[in-house]
Amino acid sequence: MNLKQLSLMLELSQTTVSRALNGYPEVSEETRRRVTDAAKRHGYRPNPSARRLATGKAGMIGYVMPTGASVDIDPHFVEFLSGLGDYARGHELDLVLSPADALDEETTYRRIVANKQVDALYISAPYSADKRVALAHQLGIPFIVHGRSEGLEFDYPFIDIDNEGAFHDATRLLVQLGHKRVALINGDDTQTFAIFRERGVRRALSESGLVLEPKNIRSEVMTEENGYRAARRLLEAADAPTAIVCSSLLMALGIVRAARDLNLVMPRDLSLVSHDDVFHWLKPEHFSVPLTTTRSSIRAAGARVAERLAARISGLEDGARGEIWPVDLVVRGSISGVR
Amino acid sequence: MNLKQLSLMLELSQTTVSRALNGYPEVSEETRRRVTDAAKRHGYRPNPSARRLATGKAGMIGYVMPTGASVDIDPHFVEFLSGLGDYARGHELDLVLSPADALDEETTYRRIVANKQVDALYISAPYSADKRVALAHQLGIPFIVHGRSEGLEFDYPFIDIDNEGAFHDATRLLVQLGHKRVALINGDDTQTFAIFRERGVRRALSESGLVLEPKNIRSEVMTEENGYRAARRLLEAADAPTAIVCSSLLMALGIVRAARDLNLVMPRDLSLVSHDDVFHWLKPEHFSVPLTTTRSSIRAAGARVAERLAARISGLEDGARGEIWPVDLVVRGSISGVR
DNA sequence: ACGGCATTTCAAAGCGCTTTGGATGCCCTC
DNA sequence: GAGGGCATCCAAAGCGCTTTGAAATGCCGT
Repeated sequence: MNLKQLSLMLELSQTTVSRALNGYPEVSEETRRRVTDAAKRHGYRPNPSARRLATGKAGMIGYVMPTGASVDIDPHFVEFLSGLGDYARGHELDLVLSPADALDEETTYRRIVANKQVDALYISAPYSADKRVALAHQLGIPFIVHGRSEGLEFDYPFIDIDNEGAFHDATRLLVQLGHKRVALINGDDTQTFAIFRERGVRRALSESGLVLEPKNIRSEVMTEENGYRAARRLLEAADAPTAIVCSSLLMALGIVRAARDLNLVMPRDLSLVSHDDVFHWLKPEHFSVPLTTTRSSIRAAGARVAERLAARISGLEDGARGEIWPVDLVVRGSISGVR
Repeated sequence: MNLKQLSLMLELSQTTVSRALNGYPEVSEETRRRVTDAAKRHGYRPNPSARRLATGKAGMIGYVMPTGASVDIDPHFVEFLSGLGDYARGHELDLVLSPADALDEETTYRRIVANKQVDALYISAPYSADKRVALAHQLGIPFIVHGRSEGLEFDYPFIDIDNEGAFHDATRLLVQLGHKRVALINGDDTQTFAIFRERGVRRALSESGLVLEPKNIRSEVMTEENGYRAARRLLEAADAPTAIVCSSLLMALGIVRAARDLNLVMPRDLSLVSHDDVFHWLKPEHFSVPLTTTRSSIRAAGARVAERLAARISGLEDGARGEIWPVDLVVRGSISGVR
């Protein structure tokens, strides 16, 4: 059943039927009702390919997925997908994933924009002066950044959490508990979220006349193994830190293992605060010593990104508004006053 | 730059240019070269929307993503995505994710097929007599199942690992080490992979005259927490098992925690074998007691699925061939002879 | 010199929708 | 009763590609 058949059936022109269905004002309410009724009754659905060709709109949002033999997709990404689903389900909004060589994402960005494959883009885990953000801006396609980039010459719409505030508050709490030697086990520090987190830790320390010593800061891809390695190195040093702040539960897993290997009892010998992105499959309250965390759901952010992207596509949103979400500090058993 | 402009420029008809570019035989080699040269030089790229409208082919593969407020996307999914990227990158093959209400995926399947949004589908984590598989088969769209369904009236193409063999071999090893009371902590047992694994354990036990007692089998969504709960329940029972086989590293995490809470030393008091899907962020060799595992990379399977899907789209593959991949049994420190 | 047969090229008709630029009819005003 | 304004509706022209059916071209044998 296509438009032509439907219009023939209704003895109306395709124009009128199309307009009736798309809510244009220049069609009487009565015909509109006739049309929508008939459309529903016959299960008419406009062919998206035809519509796309005519309008240039794709009705989909895009994500360029960096891949490569030595590139692993972050498990945090599924949380984003869950969130996207929370919004997109019921809105018939699809996401097209375009795998790209991590070393040359630009080609893929250009391709999907030139091809009009998607109406808007989602960009995640930005770097400083992120090229993808600059490119999307330049190409003029609507987009939303999940996270923030710094050092760009223009404003852009984003959703981010208050990483600096979260890590500041966590560190301040540790300092208030008497910790002088606080270490940070961070994620990849070319990404802005890690930069902000480091900034937060530094600020909290300096507010009490303390410093984050270079040897007390580690940054690596957020895996269990890297958490373990970093913690071993920190904790075996001469002036080992008495408290660690880390960027992911995955790393926390490794840190706990390292502490155990070194016969350190938490929180007596080591206090630990981790950031928690809210995974359903690994929860901070279920660590052998329940973890104090800075908590912010990626899933919730994903839903919001989808919502704003949809708003941008339909023209309900424009401009470069950035949202910064506050982060909860959830205190559990993994921290205590310094001995 | 579109076809019309290009053909004008070359003083050829659109027909000829189109044919030259698409490798039809009825165009002389010389003109073909002229055309492809000019196309490259001017960066001509056929508009996919137009092509899609004309041919009905989308050039994309699809995945209907079950979502819902209480539905969490499995972190295993990112491994699949990495694998997909391994193949799709460089082939300009995109994946469209269509979020669907987990309780009504059929509507979404029908929509994306009716709309010709994708040329082929990927179906994962099938159930017995899986409705999605039946539906895809009935709708006549090419698809590949990652995993297997049972009790369907027809054959279909799939890629699966030898779950039964893997768990059989793991269990047999434990039995050979003297274990009589072996327990299984499985994933959701409405999914076929879990059914096969249980079958493998049972078969190995019965080969030695042993049985898998009902109280020694647990099946839940594969999370740390569920692993912990299941292990607690098993290990606190009267005739506690001396060995456990489990379906995921995530659950193994919880099992190890439970053992520790109960002051059981591994492998002295408890042997553990886990299935390992090969995550880069959590590795069995980096557990405090390195885990013996049945190992099979989801990522590799993802790449293969993408490859076969592409082959089906271009007509290079058809029929209902199923691939069953062998699984490695990797022995590490978490198992030992029974005391 | 001419018909027959490949080979190569083309004009035009879709694919199914949106949208431009009128028509048409009706009511109201002066 | 002419003219303007408004509400409805329509024919037809795209959007950029593929593909059908036919035409032009060149070559061969007779």
